[in-house]
Amino acid sequence: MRIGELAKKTGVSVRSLRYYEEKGLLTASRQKSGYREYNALAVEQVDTIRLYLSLGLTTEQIAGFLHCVLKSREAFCAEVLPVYESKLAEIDEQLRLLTSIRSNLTERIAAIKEDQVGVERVSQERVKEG
Amino acid sequence: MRIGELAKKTGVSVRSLRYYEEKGLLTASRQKSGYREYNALAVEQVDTIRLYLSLGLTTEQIAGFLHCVLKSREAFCAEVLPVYESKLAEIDEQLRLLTSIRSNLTERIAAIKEDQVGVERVSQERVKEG
DNA sequence: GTTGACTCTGACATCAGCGGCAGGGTTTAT
DNA sequence: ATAAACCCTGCCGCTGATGTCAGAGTCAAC
Repeated sequence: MRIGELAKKTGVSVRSLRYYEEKGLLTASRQKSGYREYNALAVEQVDTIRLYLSLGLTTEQIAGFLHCVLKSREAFCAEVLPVYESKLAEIDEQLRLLTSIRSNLTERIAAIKEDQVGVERVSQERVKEG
Repeated sequence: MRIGELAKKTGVSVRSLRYYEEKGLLTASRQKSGYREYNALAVEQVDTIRLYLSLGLTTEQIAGFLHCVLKSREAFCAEVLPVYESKLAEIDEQLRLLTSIRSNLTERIAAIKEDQVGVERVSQERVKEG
């Protein structure tokens, strides 16, 4: 099949498919016209790529083990676990940072609301006094 | 003071100070040489900018209310709360996403380790059998 | 044989804060 | 007065997957 059909079957843009090829994740033979020619396996291969991308891995990381996992189970591919674990550490770091920012934000939001209530109270008192 | 001194006092790079000016966060008068001239208030102004940046706000968002908060309390600046709240929503969305990815990752890591243990067991059995 | 749909490569744009360089002027200390 | 240290503007780079456009070739249907 040609690239447009693969794009439709996978829901991935033509641009992205070409990008995956550029990054060594996807290969295609060529028709004599120069058009890329994919076999049926390409569909699940693209699905696999998307799965790894959805885990936040970079194309470079995926390229490091994709060849292996397309043929064996992940557990047999020594490159996978270290990548997963470094990604996990990275995510935990981001979670720590985001959580910290979140807590600062909620604190400040609460402080503003307190302050506004205080102001309203003063306004109310002024109304009563007036 | 000149930009280098402000940079030292705030711990912010000269490059960043110029960037803040470009984004309308920081203004400076000019000496006749063309050099930027800052007054003492600039130090806390930069600290304020850094504080907002550390909350994950963009220079554009900060520019929207900085002028006000430099003169009044945050609660008096109507622009602040909506920005905080939209940032909070954004962070919660990122937390959801990261948490979901994290759980997928740990699942896959566990599956790999299970699989490897299984393989080791088989190896062990082979050793025993052999 | 022509039109329209498809494909090709190459390259720039994005988001954002900042690093860093080039080529030039200014200030300051010796 | 000269070197060192400082400052100026302007511009490219970076991160990374993808959108998008241009200019050109290919293929299918009518």
